[in-house]
Amino acid sequence: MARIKKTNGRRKIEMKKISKESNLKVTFSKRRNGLFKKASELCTLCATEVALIIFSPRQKVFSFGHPNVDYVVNRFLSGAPPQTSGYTRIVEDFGNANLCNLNAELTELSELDDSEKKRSVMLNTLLKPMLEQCWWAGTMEAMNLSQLELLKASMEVLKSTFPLNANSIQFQGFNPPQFLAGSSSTSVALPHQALTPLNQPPILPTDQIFEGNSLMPPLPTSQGLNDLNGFGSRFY
Amino acid sequence: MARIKKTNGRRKIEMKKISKESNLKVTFSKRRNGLFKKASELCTLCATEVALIIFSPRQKVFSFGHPNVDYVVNRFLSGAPPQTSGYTRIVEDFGNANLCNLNAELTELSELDDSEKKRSVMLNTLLKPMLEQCWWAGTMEAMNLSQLELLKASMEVLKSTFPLNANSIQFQGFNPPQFLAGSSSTSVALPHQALTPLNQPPILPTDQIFEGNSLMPPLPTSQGLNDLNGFGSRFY
DNA sequence: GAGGCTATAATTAGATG
DNA sequence: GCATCTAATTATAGCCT
Repeated sequence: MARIKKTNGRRKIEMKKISKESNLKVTFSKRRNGLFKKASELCTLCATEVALIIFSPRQKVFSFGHPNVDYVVNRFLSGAPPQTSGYTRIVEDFGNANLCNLNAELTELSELDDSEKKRSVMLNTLLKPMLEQCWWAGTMEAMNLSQLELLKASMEVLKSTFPLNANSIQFQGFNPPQFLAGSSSTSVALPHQALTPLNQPPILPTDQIFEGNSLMPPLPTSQGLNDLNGFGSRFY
Repeated sequence: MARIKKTNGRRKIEMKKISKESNLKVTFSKRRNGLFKKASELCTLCATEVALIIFSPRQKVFSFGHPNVDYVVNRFLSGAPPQTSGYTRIVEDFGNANLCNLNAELTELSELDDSEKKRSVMLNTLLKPMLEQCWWAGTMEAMNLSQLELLKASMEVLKSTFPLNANSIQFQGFNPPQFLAGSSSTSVALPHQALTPLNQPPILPTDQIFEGNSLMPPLPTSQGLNDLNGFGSRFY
């Protein structure tokens, strides 16, 4: 009844270029992912800003950045502190949806008299859990067009509400007093292509570029959208 | 004769910012080194070019690059995709929070007659990038109460739209998310500028900067990244 | 290729010098 | 801080599907 040994398990390998093409590809993929994960964790655990750029032998680009690659790279190149962009706009309409329900919850919150406390409650009790669970990610694949449109519209609203680079962050309590540290999120890499765009905060992995990080939940699985290549994610 | 247990050994920790300053420092140091080592190994094993930049909470910079950071960064920056792709266009609109333009985009999308295709485009072109970048995650800490309320409201709207698994999502076991694919040449990391700290990738020497690592095999040579961005293929 | 599956190699949290 | 040590937790090499 000895269990049958199915595999040899992990084997030690020489620290030199892998000669077998197939093995190299697999290893590259696995280790690349592992590296992004580690970078992401470092951002999360230590509130650091990180940029990781990888060019595959085939010249494909994979990147990860928190809050985003460009931000970190620019800081690196210029040595200058992050700039503050202060455009904060508030959107007036949410594209209709059920604000009523929300209002009720907001009312509850408004009862708290300490503004900072409300903020804290809001962040920890409501938003954080949502982001952590990233429920939407799990439903992405199941959404139909109209839902996607709604989601997209909502995202737009949210985005317009928060300027990309918030620099006013303050770490709760500890942490160096003086400057604003960067933001605290992370981002994941995305396929490069997609990269360009802007930079942004956090998190997801993707096919190629990875900016920010943290937030994303793992990708659902691929399925139909392979196109998108699963961007996994994790969050928090 | 039982051996005396000297320590508890490694303990699992929550994936969130480490609150205890002393622990955070130690963890930052250890993981930073671990990350550099992993990056270095990736370069060696897979002949890839890598750049890794880390800003500590105190704004110290640590970097690693193979063949060197600037080289990789420049390739990355110059390889930015043109801003004419549909993807970029949309992202830009998004960044500007210009809902009007977005509506136009949606209109365009609605012209597609294949519903599944529209869904795919929507998901890949609009939502995926957003989620990947997850800009909001990066600004969470910087948000003020009103912003949080707005965000929360938006999230609620979204959530009410997709009741399905709002709560059922679970990370399939793993949570990390990140990355994407890539492949290519190698590079080594270096410790960066003047930053004091230094750490190095295992093998690397260096005083401050670390270029190429010793481990690293010689650089492959430059490559030309043919436009890596051709995102044409993937995102239309 | 993308995932799964071991069994084993590595990394590292916490405690100590 | 940095170097060790121990005991767990993770990351993965080689195989399969």
